[in-house]
Amino acid sequence: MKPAAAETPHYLVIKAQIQARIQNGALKSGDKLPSERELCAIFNTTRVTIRESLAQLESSGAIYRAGRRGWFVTPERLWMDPTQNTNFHKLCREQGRTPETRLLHGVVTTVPGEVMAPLQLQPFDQIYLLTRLRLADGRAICYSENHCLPARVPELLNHDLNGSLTEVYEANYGLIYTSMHLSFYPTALPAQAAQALGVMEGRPALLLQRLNYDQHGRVLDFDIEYWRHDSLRIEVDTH
Amino acid sequence: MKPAAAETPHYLVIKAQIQARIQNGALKSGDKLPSERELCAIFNTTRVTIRESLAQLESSGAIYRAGRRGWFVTPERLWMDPTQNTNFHKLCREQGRTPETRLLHGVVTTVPGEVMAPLQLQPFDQIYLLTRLRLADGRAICYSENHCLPARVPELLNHDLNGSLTEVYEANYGLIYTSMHLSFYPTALPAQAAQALGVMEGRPALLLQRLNYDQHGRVLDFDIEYWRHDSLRIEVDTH
DNA sequence: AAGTGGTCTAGACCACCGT
DNA sequence: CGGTGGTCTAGACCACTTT
Repeated sequence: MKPAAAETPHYLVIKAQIQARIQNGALKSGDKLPSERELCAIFNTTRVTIRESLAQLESSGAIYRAGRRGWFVTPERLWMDPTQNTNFHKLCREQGRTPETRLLHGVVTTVPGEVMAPLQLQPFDQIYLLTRLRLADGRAICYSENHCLPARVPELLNHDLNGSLTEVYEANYGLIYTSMHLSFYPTALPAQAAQALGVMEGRPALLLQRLNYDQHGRVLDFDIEYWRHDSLRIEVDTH
Repeated sequence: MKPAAAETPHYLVIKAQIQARIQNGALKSGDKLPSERELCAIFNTTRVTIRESLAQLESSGAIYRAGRRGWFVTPERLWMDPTQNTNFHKLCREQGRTPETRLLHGVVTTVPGEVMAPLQLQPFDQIYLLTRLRLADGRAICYSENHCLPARVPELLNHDLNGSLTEVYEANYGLIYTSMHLSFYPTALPAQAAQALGVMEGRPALLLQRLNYDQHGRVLDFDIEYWRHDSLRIEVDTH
């Protein structure tokens, strides 16, 4: 009865079978998988084992969980050249997706420690902090914190911040994103980002930090973005 | 007895405590954690729970497992600007690490499907395929497959391929990496890469693909690199 | 031989979700 | 309220590594 022994672990067999059903189109983007208990019955095993298979498929980006509603097949990744395009809405539309940005909070606050050095500020200096959520086709895929300099963009909070910051900057302050320093690596979601994305704390994500400069070479703002690990592909061309 | 209820899950409490011991320096880079069964005793719980805590710490990159030898604190990430520096050995040394490259296989083979289009080849065309492993301070952190064009680099396999390909190209063929198209995203390790890295199949990784051009604007080669998700930070400057 | 992590069983109760 | 995933218990046997 026990599978035991030097064979392929049971959970890898199950994983491969589910994966095959996704690749051959039996399960399509956005489809819901059978419940964990149904999968237990189908594969004649326990939830611990099924969940190991599902966890690996989740790691690879093939499936994801939506709250406690079940497991779903992941839509195709958005792709982005962060050195070329910082406009999320434009990006989505070019790829046939419906974009949405939600401003979660917009406040004046003292600059957080990690942000102080890149923005060349002193302790207790004030900044604008915008917390925003990015969705594609109704699915939350990016949680971002924009740290903006009041010296560059006074009264920022009086504008509509549910769209492109790029456009607000240009239309109201004549400031244009001109160059940037990017840093990113895979990590786990902190509590706040996880909650906003409707994902469990500690799940893997792609952390992208961006220090932006304007057309005069001055520091403009500093963004911290947490992307779902399964939702983004980065493309860069060096020409 | 059951922790139950609307509190923070037990495994997050344990995770936080281990994390704290890493941050306050009680556990240092490279240190081994107590065994899972010891942790069970310390936190008075079962292995399933302990392993959930460890899995999350692994996701965040704080700890990693080395074969069946236990759990260890992850060394600091290497950082790289892939648009500037393609020389792994130089990179490592600049950051005070000891680099090593191991050629696993070097063969002539028919071009794989995914590689055909980027390299502008036809079915059944031949390429050189180099499979290599990159280590920093003795720890395997990158598994790479180089797909090279015999038309550009004839007799490639007769050279020493345990160092920098950049240097082999320049010294023997007068070819210089000039521009490239990069693509990368988080995914799971396929079996072959996992085995080479000494990691379990299906663990998260960063997939980096690179199409290189020479100084004449001709396609040079195509690299597929799987980096440990906890070992690399990418930095790009657009100036 | 002893210890480690890898895999698995067969249950349980909980909070949250949609109906 | 019934079903879902989230968390957890208390064990077990295995293969591999280290002593």
